[in-house]
Amino acid sequence: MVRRTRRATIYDVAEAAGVSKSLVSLVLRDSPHVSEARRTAVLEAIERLDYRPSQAAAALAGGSSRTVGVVIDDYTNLWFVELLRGLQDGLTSAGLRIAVSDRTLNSHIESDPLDGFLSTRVEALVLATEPTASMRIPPNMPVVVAGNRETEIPGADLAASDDRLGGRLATEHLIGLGHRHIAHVAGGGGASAQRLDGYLGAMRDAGLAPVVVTPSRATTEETGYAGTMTLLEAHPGTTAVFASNDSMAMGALAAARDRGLEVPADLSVIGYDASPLAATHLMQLTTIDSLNREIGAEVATALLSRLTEPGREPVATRLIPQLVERSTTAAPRRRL
Amino acid sequence: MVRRTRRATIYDVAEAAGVSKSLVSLVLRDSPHVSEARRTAVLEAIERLDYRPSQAAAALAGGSSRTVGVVIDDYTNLWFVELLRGLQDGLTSAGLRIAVSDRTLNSHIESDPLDGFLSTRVEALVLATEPTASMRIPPNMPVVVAGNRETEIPGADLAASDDRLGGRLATEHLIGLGHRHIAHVAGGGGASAQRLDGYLGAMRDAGLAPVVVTPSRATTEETGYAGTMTLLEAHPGTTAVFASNDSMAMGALAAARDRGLEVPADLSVIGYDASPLAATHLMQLTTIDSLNREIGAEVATALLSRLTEPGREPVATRLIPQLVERSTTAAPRRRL
DNA sequence: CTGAAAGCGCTTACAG
DNA sequence: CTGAAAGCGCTTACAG
Repeated sequence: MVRRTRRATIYDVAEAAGVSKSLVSLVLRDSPHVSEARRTAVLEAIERLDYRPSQAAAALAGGSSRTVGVVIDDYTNLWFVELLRGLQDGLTSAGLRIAVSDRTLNSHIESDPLDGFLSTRVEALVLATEPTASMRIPPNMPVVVAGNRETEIPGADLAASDDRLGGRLATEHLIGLGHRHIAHVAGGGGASAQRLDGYLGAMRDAGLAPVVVTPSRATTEETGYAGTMTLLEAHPGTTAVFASNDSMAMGALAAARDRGLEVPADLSVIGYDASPLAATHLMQLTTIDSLNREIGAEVATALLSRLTEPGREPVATRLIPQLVERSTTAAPRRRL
Repeated sequence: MVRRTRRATIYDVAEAAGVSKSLVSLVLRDSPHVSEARRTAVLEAIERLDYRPSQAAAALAGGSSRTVGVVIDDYTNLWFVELLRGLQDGLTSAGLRIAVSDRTLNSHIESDPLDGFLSTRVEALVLATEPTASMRIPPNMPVVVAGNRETEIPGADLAASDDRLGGRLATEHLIGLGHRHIAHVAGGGGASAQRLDGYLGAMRDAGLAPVVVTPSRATTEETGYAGTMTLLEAHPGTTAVFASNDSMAMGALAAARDRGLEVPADLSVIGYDASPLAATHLMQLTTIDSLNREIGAEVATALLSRLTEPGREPVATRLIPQLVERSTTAAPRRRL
């Protein structure tokens, strides 16, 4: 018969170490007011009993879950990975842990994607997704938005890179190579809107005619493929395509191949995000690095400062994106 | 000044609804022993006060976190996404929630990747990663392993697809197309070992000479590229490559291109996993579907049955993988 | 620096 | 069907 062995509690540790329960609690929270001898005794007892503090009890008694909830779009869109990394680096030193919730995965279960987090009593929310009306954010809940979004959350901090500038960088890179017929395959959402804006600005400044297709709000390989096919059909003279993110650029690469165009000789392609995908041997994609890890670090900073000073004015941090030049862009084969 | 408004508790709800606290608790847990009138009153009060039960308090009082911990390798390797989906579908109806922990992300923080879960007092563990010695799994903790692994966990259930059969399927597909010089690019871990085994068996049965390269334990685009380059160098007569997963196959595609080989005319490539990557327009990769969503459902089933009957014998479920034929495999251009 | 007490917000028997 | 009581395992003041 399997008997569920009761896990050790703080009482067991105290008894084993020959101290009071409060002293164990102090050791757990790294209080300096504990003699070295007793600390050692407690630590030894913890090790020996394989004691792990109960998060539930600690949260309930301490009045704080020490957890921040991160809402991401979808596990498939990998931009969040580096963001999480930066966030975690910044938060763990403060003793905060991270809980991740993916909207698409939970969409059929909870009416409000925040329900779970609210029951957990998260200390703060990180929104790495487009905010929607179905998210009922409690008043006074600290919120940091990661990445540029269409909807603004009143009172929330923002950490993002400057997508307008990035869109300009991408476009000017192509212009600098000698391209004149540069098209943009756009998607939905705040980041895409700014990238489009940067593209339009750079084209205008260079006296070039913009060509934009927006196959869908989605920014997937599929929509990138569809958009680029439409584009090449309607504007066969196009020599360069700027796709709103790396996944779409992957589709653009496939469309070029299916139209019999060589990249970069016949068609240059540039993406956005500097995702792991862009770095593969198969793609070798020129892209714009949106510095997601650094954005994660900025989110952590904003979070910690807001937790200590709840009343301060919201701040918006914008990092400067960087061009990452690889093999999918080059001078156009022939001037048109 | 921002004042943290105290969240409503069960007491507030009871008072607002004009009932006792216990009655509220009963309503929350959907007890049938509650009159309709009172239930409605409670539900209304909950809505009005925007009450959310405290997970910490519920877990502490109830002696159960109602959470299962899922350990995955790495967010970048997307095979877990469908697994989670299947798992969640099976678990939420039982009132269990899922917490995900990614090993690489947490590796620099915790010595034991299970630490967080043990503090949360998860009811069970799902291991969607290769178990390691650093994971100290408490005795009597229900464990289900997802996918084939090198190391066996005594007493754990297993849900996986038959990777040996899948390796055979992939190889026999190539043999059936007329290939004779079929190489395998292998990786580390239990699944890869079985896929290799299936390849070796099929080659032996067909009287063909196996050629295996194992560039690394890692199964990434990078290692797939490196392994295929080595392979094509050493065995230029190779007409087909079976890569141990889709990421490696992506690298194989890049290697073929860099060696000036056309796929599938000069070189057929088959992957494994039927990941979203394989379905892209750019890759159109022939692959083996390992049915990850169904594996997730099987994991859920095993978990629920073990939770109700802790003493039962461990079971191993193996699903039958399926060939997904796309554009990267064809008959060899010329018989060698 | 250390110990006894109260309490966090629930659930769980246990009377009525 | 309903209400008062105990207790889950911690943290937090508060005396000593």
